[in-house]
Amino acid sequence: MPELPEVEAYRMYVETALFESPIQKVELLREKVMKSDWKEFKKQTEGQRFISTKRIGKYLFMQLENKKWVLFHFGMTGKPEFYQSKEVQPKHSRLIIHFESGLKLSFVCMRLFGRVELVNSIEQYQKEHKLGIDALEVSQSDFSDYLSSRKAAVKTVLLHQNAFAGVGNWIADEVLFQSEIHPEIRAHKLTKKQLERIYDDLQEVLKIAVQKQANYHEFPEHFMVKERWGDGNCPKCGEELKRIVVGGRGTYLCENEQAG
DNA sequence: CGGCCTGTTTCCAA
DNA sequence: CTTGGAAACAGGCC
Repeated sequence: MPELPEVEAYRMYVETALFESPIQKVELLREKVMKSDWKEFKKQTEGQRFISTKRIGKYLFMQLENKKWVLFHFGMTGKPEFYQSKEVQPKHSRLIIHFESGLKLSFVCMRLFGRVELVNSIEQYQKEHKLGIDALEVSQSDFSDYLSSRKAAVKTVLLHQNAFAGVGNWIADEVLFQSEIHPEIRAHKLTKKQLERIYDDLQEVLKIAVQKQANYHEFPEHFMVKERWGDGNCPKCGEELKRIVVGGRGTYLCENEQAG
């Protein structure tokens, strides 16, 4: 379930066992998820130990002793999963990292939208792929300037990964609900005050979701996302939530609270 | 069977 | 060249 908070939870999860033992071998079960040259990936990873991790938006980087990074991008349905040799391999495993200790790390990805690749430099990767800074790091003024420069629906602009990275479909909906902004308002038409409110709510939603390790059962009562996944009503006024499509994505809102 | 889904990339048109 | 919007990608679930 990978938006910024989910990927941060994955980062902490892999850190629980990632550094303990060197990689014995890597095994590719579905070529589709391997974005780098497989032979090169194998050569650069086998025998190496992981030494650190870094997350930017929805991208998880894991650094090796040789300073190269293994990048996991989870698409819509990906997740990392450790398992022991005697345990059954997780369903939809696409790539397995075998450690010398016998522990294995699976890149699980049901729909094959996720990708694994070898990255030489994160800065270079960000430049080449137009990946912005993490959404938790963006400043109020950069945030406002970017939204003001875009004519698309505000929800669509929040999903862009190139100015600030990590916002996905449910977070965009939740933030606009908290800010009482209709998702189809054009971003450049927002007032300074509205932009400030959206920024504050974005930071708040991200921080709470990270703190709860993206476990939405533990989200606060005033969050709309719980209702959204439970087919429910507005936590503020009780009105039934409405589903529309914005930028091709399912979008939930309360028409009372988010009139304009 | 049709519709839906937490994401990105690619293609096309303006 | 930039921007916005739609389609494509894949598999499982209801």
